[in-house]
Amino acid sequence: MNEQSHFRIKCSECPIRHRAVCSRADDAELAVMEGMKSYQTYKAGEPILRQGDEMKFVASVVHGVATLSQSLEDGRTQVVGLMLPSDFIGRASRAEAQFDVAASTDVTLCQFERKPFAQLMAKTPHISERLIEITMDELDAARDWMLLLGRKTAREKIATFLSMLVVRHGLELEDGTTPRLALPLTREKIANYLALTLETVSRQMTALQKDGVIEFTDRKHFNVLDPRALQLATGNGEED
Amino acid sequence: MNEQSHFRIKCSECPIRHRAVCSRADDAELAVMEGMKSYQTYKAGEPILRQGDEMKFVASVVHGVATLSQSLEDGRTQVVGLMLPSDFIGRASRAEAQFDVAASTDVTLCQFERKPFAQLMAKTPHISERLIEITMDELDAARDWMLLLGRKTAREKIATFLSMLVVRHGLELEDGTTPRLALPLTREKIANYLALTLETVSRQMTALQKDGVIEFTDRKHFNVLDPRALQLATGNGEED
DNA sequence: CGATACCTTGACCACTTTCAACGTCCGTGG
DNA sequence: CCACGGACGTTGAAAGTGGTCAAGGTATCG
Repeated sequence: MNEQSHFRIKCSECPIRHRAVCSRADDAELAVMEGMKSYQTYKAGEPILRQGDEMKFVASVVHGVATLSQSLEDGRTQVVGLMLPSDFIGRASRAEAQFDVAASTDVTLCQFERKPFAQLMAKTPHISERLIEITMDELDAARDWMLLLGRKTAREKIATFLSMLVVRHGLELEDGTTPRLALPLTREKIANYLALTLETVSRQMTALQKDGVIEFTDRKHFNVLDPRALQLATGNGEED
Repeated sequence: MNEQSHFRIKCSECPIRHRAVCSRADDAELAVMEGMKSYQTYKAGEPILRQGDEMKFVASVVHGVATLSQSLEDGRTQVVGLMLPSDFIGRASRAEAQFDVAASTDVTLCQFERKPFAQLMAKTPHISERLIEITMDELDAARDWMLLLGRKTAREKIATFLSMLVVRHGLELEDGTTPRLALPLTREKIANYLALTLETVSRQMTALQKDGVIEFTDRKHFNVLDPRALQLATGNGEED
């Protein structure tokens, strides 16, 4: 199922060195973490954890995208978090997974056994301080998302989602249009993230294209033709 | 506007002593916090912070209920968090309020100046460890709420809300029915919490009463006549 | 006793979902 | 190399849920 990855990155050369839970660790602390960590990789689509599973590890996402999701018994599901590189999965003080976690793209995790990590945290304020910030950032993001889920229309949700992709890639050009962007998820996954159906996602994307706001080059790639119109369509107002 | 409260509680006698951010502090640490804290009270309905305000303080809720909320420019509003006693407001590392905070009932906060608190945290793992737990609990709660906002029907939302009130008060009786419970919020506030309109809140409560699940004694008080039916109406399945 | 805020109910409407059919892309194996 | 199959995506028509607008009812506090 899950294949143990064979590469080991040195912490000092790790792509998330400056943002992850270890970002404030000094050389001595880093050496300790270096000795505790292990890597694990998951293929796109693979489950990483199911709600209720025992968690022996906590982990940082090194690369790839994982989703946290939750379901009702009849199958309705809601994505409740996107885990991007440097995000942190699990809690030192709890052994049970609260959500389903799945690899959305190929994912590499940097894992630490839970109990040794808890001990390390107790001795290393640099780590717990950074973990507080990471967790509070996720909490703020979750609360922003609640406004979208509760109060935005389908068109606003789609525009917000596309706008996020633009911002995330930092690709706004002076002259207006943006370079071609990739949609990293299927229509169904976008629907589960935005609390829509896949049909509505499809229709609203088509509508934004008809209105000249965006343009699809193929199913997975689009250009923003009118960034200002896209921003207005998010419902957030002129600036954000 | 905000009146400085005149009472001072000793930390050792504080009602949230065992759950708040200070819960793991030892006597020496508590003595330091005792010297840093101040109390502030707010009347029901009063604003505590507006999004974008400068925050000089972080604070624990001592008693009362505060709401975090967020709005779109056209006035649509979503409550994104209920702050109950022992919950923590603000971040040591950020000066700007991310959300509107308002007192829902009369509220007392135990406040600490931000910068001294940040320094204290750096020196006191007991505090930062507990803050991580509090923050992660809120994150889990926010994610649970996302499932409700995104995927539950109006009836399920109302049933979930009423069910929460039952659980929170720990009042389930063996024989089925429960003692009279108070609705702590107006229909409008409930609507902003559940992402509905106040009319829909009213209609769904009436519907649950017609179906014999609950019974209103007056506008602010109800009995649960059929706890099992209420549980089923939440959409969470038989057990939860 | 009147003013005001809160709540209920009805009629109508809009938006999103549901259900269904069809289209497109892509990898696998004949 | 092409054909097939399966996953993914689009579009249409109909239905249903919740929202909007409007009117009237009820509680509470001067």
